[in-house]
Amino acid sequence: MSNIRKIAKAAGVSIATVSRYLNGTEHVSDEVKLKIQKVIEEVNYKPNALARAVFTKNSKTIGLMVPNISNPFFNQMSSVIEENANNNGYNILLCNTDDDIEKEKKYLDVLQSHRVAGIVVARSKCKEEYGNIDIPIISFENHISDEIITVSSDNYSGGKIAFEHLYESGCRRILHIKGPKCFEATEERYRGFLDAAKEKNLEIDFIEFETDFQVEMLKENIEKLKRINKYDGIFVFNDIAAATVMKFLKMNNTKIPKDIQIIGFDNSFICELLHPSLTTINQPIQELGKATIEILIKLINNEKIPIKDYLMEVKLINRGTTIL
Amino acid sequence: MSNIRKIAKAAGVSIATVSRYLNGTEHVSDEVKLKIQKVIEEVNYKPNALARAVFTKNSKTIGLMVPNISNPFFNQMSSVIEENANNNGYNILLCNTDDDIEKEKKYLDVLQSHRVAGIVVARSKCKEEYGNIDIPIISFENHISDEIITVSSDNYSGGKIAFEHLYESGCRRILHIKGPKCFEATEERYRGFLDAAKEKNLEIDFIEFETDFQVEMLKENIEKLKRINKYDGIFVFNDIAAATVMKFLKMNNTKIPKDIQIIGFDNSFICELLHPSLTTINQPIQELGKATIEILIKLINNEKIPIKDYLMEVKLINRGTTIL
DNA sequence: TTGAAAGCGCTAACAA
DNA sequence: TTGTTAGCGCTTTCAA
Repeated sequence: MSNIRKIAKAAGVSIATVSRYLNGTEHVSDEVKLKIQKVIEEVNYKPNALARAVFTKNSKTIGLMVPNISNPFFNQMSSVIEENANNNGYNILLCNTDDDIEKEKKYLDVLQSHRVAGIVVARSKCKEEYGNIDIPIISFENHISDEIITVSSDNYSGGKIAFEHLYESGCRRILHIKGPKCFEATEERYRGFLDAAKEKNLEIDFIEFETDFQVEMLKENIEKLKRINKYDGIFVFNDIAAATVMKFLKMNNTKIPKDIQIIGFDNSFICELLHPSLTTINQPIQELGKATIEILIKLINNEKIPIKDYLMEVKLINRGTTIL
Repeated sequence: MSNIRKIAKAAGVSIATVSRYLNGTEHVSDEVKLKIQKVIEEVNYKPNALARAVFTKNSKTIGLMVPNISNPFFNQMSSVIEENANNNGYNILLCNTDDDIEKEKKYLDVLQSHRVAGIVVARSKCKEEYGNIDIPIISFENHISDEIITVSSDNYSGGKIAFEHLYESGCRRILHIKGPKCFEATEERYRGFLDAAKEKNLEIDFIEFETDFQVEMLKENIEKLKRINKYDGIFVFNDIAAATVMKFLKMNNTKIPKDIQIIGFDNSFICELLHPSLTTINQPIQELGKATIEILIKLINNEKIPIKDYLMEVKLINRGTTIL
């Protein structure tokens, strides 16, 4: 690949002039402009963004850490993040942590080395590691420390809404299938669900899944699901797990929603593909991604913004797995 | 963020020594090592990968261009790519093209500017634009030019296998729901399916979907699906579209596989979640991703390898939507 | 409007 | 084993 010196030489000007042409920082005469333009096109020159970043200390890159890009919720969110980052002139360095603390640490080093302008980390497992990092950070879905902004759906309210809908739909023997204890988001859903049930003086039973997404989800949890027929309403911590539960019920000829009503969480594309369509709690993924990047960019630009939780509103999407 | 000069000064050594310590290129005395180590930890110094890349001309970054990371097949493949790249010390710069030629062009410039070591582009829409790029490239799923290696599943054979299974399962009134004309992969599936049908002297009907994945897939194509009840076997170009078809059939109380048998393509996680489970053609996603990165890295390391198609074997996954 | 030169943070050749 | 120095490709100050 060519460099600015060769371009300058070929165009018969100084490198400073080429730089000015490239960045449009100062006026360059039309005559010189044309000459430079011609050379650049001839050799297909692209200015070295790395060298530029070394000098300007602005890599125009955002590090995105997610559990895994193949996880349906996080890949949707990554898509929105990418879009918004791109619209603001930022590129994405992709990191899959696999919910593994060591991988996250390793990638954290990589992102610092690459001098990313900002970091979005979804469902972080680290705490102190973020203490002495001088790069703006947004934590998605859970809390790292008091100094780091969290962006998240209002999972607690989501849990409440789920309960209320089940209750109003006539369910009284209710089960909650909850996510792994280490996930803040699903713990909040659980908490909201439980609190809403308490208000109605209703006891809730629980089953816990060990992961939020995996191909073998049914197989892994089939033992736990054996006795769910005695309930008339189930709130599942996400849509994929809800689909797994539905599959189990169908295999046992249980009628949904007649025998058992179900509510999922996320409103992912799978909801409409299931039969009946899955009633769920919508996470406003567009707003979530947009807010995350907007706040991060403000942080990058040294704007002062309140360090607090940014909680996005969720809502019920009423479909076929509930009666009401 | 600190820099090598400050570290050297604080440790009382030269920057060359610090550099040698960082890279382990030459021996550094234990005493000096300890001093440097201490300073580095104190200030949480991370060597600037950008500056390093400017000099070494090796960014250790791979540009990954996919239609969209939220597309179930491509996010799975991205996950495998990331894993393999990471195992080889490479990071991923993520680019969503949205199947948009202008976005792809723009990102191609970005990747060149960032001096990525190599590029993986899935389902490229550009041709000439790749002509004068001096970065190793692997094209995933379709052909760009004679100089660029293509890695792909054997989609043609997949189509054939799908037909044969439907035929052996007794289907004689067969429909193929094909993907958009512009997708090489689905065109190959179509071609294989058609050729296999010809061998049995069977006429096949066709419906074409405009996209391979979107949330509103059923709504968009509902008119086209109105007359599919007259068939006894359907091969759908991918699993998500197959799920859409199944949903339509269930809404009309058509029994699967009794009335209509269905085969999808990809073997994505959704297959096991559907009821009945979807018979499909497996794409060996692990092998695909592994091969892609292995070949790309050979290219990066200037190893000579044949410029040809690398076609990975597909196979039938027999589940509940077919009788046999 | 342009050029010379210094410097961003790093590596590596050369010398000691 | 270590230090000095040139140079990677770029931006920006200063002077013309």
